[in-house]
Amino acid sequence: MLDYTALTDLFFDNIKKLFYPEEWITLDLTLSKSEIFTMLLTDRHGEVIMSQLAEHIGVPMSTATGVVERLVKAGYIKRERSESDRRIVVIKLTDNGQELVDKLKSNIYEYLQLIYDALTEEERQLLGKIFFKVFDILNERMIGKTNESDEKKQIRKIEID
Amino acid sequence: MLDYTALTDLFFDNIKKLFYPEEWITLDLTLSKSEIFTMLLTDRHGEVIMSQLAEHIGVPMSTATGVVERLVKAGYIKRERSESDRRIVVIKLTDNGQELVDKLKSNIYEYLQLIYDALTEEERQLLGKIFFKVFDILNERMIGKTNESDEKKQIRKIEID
DNA sequence: AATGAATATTTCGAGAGTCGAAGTATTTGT
DNA sequence: ACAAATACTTCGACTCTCGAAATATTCATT
Repeated sequence: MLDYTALTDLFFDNIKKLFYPEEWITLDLTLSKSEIFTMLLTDRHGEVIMSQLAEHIGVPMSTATGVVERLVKAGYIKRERSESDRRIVVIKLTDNGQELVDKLKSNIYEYLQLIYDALTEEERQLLGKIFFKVFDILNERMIGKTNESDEKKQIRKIEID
Repeated sequence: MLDYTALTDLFFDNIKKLFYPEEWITLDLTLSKSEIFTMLLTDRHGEVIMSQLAEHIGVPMSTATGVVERLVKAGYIKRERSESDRRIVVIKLTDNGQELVDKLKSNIYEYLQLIYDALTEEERQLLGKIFFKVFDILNERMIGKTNESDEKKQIRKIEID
């Protein structure tokens, strides 16, 4: 059985910090959460199209447009139309954007390294497992909220050839 | 040495979920982060004055006023002036507010219990240790950025049986 | 007891971020 | 060839946040 009181006290004393990831970053930089996610996603994939972006960062297309607009103005992202399908907009990092992401990442790495260094070998090995378990639970639990559309997709008509 | 690529991939694939705690909650309620913190803080202390609130949730007083204003309108919080010093405003939960916090808390407990149940005893012990180490690092790192009002970092032990 | 400084809070106006609905441009299907 | 589908943007409304100025009360000093 869990000691709820002590645990939630600890939880709420500290969780605040987790909820403002923008502030982890020691870089003097004011990007919103969506903007940070966009930069990291673009870095990871090299090229991203608007609908993928919206999907991955979990916002409607209209919001994604605004996010990218700001990043373009800030000079971190460039926006082009696809040659093969001119409806599609492809975004990439500019050199400045890449530089920023690299700094951002090394900042995060620094944290990870600090944590890593603070753990014993045994702890490191178990940490991975725990991570997965926790995220699995979060995933399962969030299906109820976010996957109404997925359910509809499943019920949807099936093409018969 | 850390495998940065694998680790950050895992990190960014999942961290998104952590950053939107509002959505953990299966209650069909739309409270902002500040509003949730305010409710929880008020629950914990019974009575809170505006300046304490602003301090604890990390916003200026003008923002705190707005947050409380919304919660009062929603019927979750009542606001009174202190008898001894009429400048001071004291906030408390209404019955509705208390009911909501109780639901909110049991919702969070459910998550904690799920995670707890998914772990072996050994992993539980380890998780506790890791938690403290991580928060220590976050604390140290954030001191430079935010005010040092974290006067006393009372590190408590979690009781588990 | 009077008054200026200090304290606690609110009001106001502006800015950032988000979103749904309607609009534009391009491609697909028949 | 042309209506439907797709990819995206624009627009207006709304929420949340914040700093500066305003208000109200108490404290300190004379």
